[in-house]
Amino acid sequence: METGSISNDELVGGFDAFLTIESGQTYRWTRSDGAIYAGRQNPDAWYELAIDGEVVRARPTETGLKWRSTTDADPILRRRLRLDDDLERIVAAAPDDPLLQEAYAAHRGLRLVTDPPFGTLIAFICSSQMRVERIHRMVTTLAREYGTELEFDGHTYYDFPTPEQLATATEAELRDLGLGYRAPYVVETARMVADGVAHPEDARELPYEEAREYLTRFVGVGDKVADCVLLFSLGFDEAVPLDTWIKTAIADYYPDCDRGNYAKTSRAIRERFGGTDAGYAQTYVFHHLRTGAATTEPVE
DNA sequence: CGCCAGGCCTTAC
DNA sequence: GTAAGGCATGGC
Repeated sequence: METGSISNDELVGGFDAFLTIESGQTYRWTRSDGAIYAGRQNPDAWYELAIDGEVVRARPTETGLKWRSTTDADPILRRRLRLDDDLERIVAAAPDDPLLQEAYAAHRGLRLVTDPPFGTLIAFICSSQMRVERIHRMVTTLAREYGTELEFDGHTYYDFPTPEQLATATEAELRDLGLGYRAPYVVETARMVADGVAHPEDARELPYEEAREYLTRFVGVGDKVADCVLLFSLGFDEAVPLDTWIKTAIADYYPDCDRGNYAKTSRAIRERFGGTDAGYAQTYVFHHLRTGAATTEPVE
């Protein structure tokens, strides 16, 4: 076992584990008190992640982040929670927009995440018409039923299944596990990746809009889910997933950005949110609206 | 009971 | 290319 810590002093712009992990971007983490996504913090709870055959437990402290792990967790935490992002620069460069500025000010320390592409693809296929707590439950269930079991500190953890592991599932099994109509989508997509038909990783080398188009070849993946995979796992910080909350934001605050279809509206709101870091802006606005924290008046 | 949740698929035009 | 309807499940 290894232990270590990461000091707040090194993290430009700060870091908030609760906001970053529990803002609906990543569904891979669990919390030692079992109360993740319940909307409240617990300074005594550890965030736990099973990934790439390793287990990482991390807990925020007054001076930063303390961790215990099966391996050196420093590079894992820095990559997965984007601790080396210059958040101060990103916030400072954000457009002078009332709702966006309010969101950035209200949730300081919220960072984007970088999750593994296959797991992110499956998680957001599951996300269709589903609340974040239940997406987390589905992902956790898939890990428990099909993922590799890992032991650490006397506890059992489950890595998210590989495409090959998940491809052994049947639609009936996944329906029994509560995935509903998403069950065949998950099975078919897992088989596509396991069989080498396509891999979400292949989208990484493409220009943004071509990458989004590429990902929609997977079953259960439309423009919105594709944008989530690009933003939360493939490093496309310009991606702005148009989900129900962002569509509400467009209707209430940016009506001129509604261009009638996904591709054109996406371009307009991406431009409004500052272009290259528009995905960061999207995640703050999403969280701001979803938690009911917004006080900015709608336009007109 | 009805409504909604980080939508997508099929079908019809 | 766009529009309408169906789809599982659980919490309120």
